[in-house]
Amino acid sequence: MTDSAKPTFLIVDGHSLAYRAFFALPVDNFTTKDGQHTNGIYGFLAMLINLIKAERPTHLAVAFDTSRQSFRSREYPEYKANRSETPSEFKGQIPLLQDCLAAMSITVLQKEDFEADDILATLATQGAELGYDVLVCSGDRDTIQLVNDDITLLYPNVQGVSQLKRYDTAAVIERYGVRPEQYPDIAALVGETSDNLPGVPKVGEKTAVKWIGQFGSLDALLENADKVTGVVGNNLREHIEDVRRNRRLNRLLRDVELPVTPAELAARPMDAQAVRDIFARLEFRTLLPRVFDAAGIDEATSTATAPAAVIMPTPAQLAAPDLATWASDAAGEVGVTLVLEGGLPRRVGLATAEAVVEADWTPEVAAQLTPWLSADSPKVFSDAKPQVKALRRAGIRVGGLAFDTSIAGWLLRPSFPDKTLSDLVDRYLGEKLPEADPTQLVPETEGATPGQLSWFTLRVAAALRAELPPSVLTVLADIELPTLLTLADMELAGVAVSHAKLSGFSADLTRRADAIALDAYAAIGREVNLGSPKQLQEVLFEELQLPKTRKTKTGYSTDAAVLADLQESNPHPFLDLLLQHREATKLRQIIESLDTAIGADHRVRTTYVQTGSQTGRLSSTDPNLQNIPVRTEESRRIRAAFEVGEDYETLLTADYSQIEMRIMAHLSEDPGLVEAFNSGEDLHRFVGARVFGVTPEDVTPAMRTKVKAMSYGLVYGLSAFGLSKQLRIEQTEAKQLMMEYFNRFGAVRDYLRSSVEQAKIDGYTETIFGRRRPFPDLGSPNRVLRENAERAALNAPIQGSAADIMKIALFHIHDEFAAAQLRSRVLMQIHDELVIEVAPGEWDAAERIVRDRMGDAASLTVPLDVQIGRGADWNEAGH
DNA sequence: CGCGCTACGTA
DNA sequence: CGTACGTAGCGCGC
Repeated sequence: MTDSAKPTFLIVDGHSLAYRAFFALPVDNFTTKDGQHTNGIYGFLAMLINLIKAERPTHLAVAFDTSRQSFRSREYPEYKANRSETPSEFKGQIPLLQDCLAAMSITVLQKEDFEADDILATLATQGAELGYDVLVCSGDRDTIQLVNDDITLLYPNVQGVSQLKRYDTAAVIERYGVRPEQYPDIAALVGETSDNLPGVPKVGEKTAVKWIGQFGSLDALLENADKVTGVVGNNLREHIEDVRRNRRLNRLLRDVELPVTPAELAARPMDAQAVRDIFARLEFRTLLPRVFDAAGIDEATSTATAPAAVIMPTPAQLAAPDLATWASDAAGEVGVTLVLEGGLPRRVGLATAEAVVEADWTPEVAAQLTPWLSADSPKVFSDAKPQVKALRRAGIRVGGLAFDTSIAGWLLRPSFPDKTLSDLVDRYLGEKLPEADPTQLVPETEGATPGQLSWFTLRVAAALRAELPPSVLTVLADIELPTLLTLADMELAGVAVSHAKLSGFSADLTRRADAIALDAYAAIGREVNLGSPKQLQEVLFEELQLPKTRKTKTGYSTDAAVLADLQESNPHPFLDLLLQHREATKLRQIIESLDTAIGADHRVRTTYVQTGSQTGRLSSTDPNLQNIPVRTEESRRIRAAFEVGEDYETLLTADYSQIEMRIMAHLSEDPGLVEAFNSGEDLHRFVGARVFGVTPEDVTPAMRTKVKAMSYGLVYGLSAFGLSKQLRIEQTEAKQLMMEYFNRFGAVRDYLRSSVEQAKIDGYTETIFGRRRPFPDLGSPNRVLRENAERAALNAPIQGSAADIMKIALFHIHDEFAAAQLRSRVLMQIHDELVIEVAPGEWDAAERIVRDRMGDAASLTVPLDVQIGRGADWNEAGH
């Protein structure tokens, strides 16, 4: 508790916090249209605004480092020398951040030769002497030493800068086991890798705390170093000078000469117009009302366009008939929220701009509300799929799905990881969604009620609509929302999986893996954990002295490609046994995870994550049914366990053949490639004939393999280097192959080049149907970042268009099955393949619908070819 | 117990 | 130095 009579003095380390924000926030979402990155600025300001609002400081300053050089690096040149170069994307943000602070009338302090922490220490000491309550906010652990009865540290936690932990003396003792002023003693012993200050080997926090406790102080410990026993004692004696140096360097200066005194840092009114100007330049929309709010400026009086303050309404609790009447009388869109429990509705809340209502979900409410829920009257949800599923379980089919904020948020910024209503309220309304603290038994803050959630949903939807380009709104309405309803049905249906087929196989594999492991141990003369890359490195590169392979972050790679290379150059029985062991255990893992996912009705239900990719694809989790093995004969036994369900006749699989190359042909309009697809000839044979200048009949399997790898590589932005590695050929040969390929299919290269160029200009790529993906890194000065972005940008329209086409085909099939009153149903989607369960007597009708709707999902300059298979299980049907 | 890393399954 | 995903086990540090 702060004494309200005392001034509160907030001192912030601008550099360390902005730097943390820089890494915490995805740069994709924080780039202006002229390419200026703003994630560090945004994150820092958002944190500062929250801090000002929460702490109401009367005095305020932000300190920055001036450069990497300081008196510390002069004393010890290695100081912080291990740090990688500060990214230029970050450096450029600091002056802009300082401009923002200037507009907000917040004093910025920096001083040549000193670090921001020294300024913090000096001001904190002066402030405490003046009797202020001092709050120091820094991400540097050295500032812990400043904490005392008058000075509190606010330290960001690992998640980023949004959560600050308060360290007063008691909190420091609890966390570190020593008093704040002793913390530098601990740090000196342990060392600080981020500052390149090595400590005593084998000494961690625990040992250091124990020693300080034993000897009373660091000085006493160092004087009595000979009394410390064991290896650590030796280490201490050997590194005693390091410890002394660390302690000298981690002491913060409290007497830096500064141009201002704490009293002169009293908070001043900000320049509202200057703030508006700089925020407009940085394209901070939601931050503006927040900063005005924190500063106590009534935005309505300062700008003509500011919205009036919105107060969260209190929902009316309605009885079932009134709720139904209210809903059917509502004009325009209604926000809908169903609170679920055990997959079924528990409460319902509805909202319009004018009113908010809610009720417990009772049989009566269900009955009364069903006509409206199924009708076309427009409804807006946040994350509709689970709610749609719950209603389906209750026998209700949702009609009029008009908007889903989660999907809209994803379409606008596919890279942004969180799409919860809370995130969206924060980002698009600049408000906080009230949330109950789940860690508290009796929460201090009440969570929003279902009606209030609907109210927020509706407002977020309006904000998102205003930002979504028309083409993306079309993707939402015409592709994503119908797909959502289809996915809900697919997830509910699940797929029948035979426990009997799996369990026998799993036992086989366990026995086999165990036997292989024994052979492998025999081959090297000892036991080793074959699942541990670390232990394998010891075996391969130290004991067996095999040549070092590709480097990884933690050592040398032991992946399958590397092991195959090693086997060729330095054959050893262990290598092959290891590969076999990996194969057997991997298969077993997949089988077991699948087996445990089988429900009481013998079916497995996945969850399709509609917002799970950056390109527009679906992803599948829990379990992932989109990576069931297929390549080896063995692994197909797993697919054979996916069976047609009871009361159904057969499985139907349908897949698009070479859909990505067809899209490439369409987008590039390459005459050769278009002809290839219209000729009916095998694609790779056709391309091989052109590239190698032979007739299609004379294309050898080796030639076909090469052009096939090339064709697919193109879609991913393959280089000559990558192609040579993939095909295990010389780079010169790979280059030659690429040359020949582009000689014959030049328009493909032209298209790929121009599409990346266009993306550089627009800042985003677009699929055939108008789905966008932003690419802020295309203009990055960092070559690795830029080239990664270029390859992803090259791939995105192709992979994304394929995803669009499959989604369209998927819901068309789903809807047409229903319209034709078939019981047959779609069960799975594996990117370019669908698995369908066909009811008795429906094969012909189902097959025709699938073929037609997949074939006409898009009209390209080349036909969409669909392969259909039939069988009692997925393996049979897949052939 | 959570997290980063490596490895590997799919399209 | 080929795109897009999810999962598992290991080993480390909390």
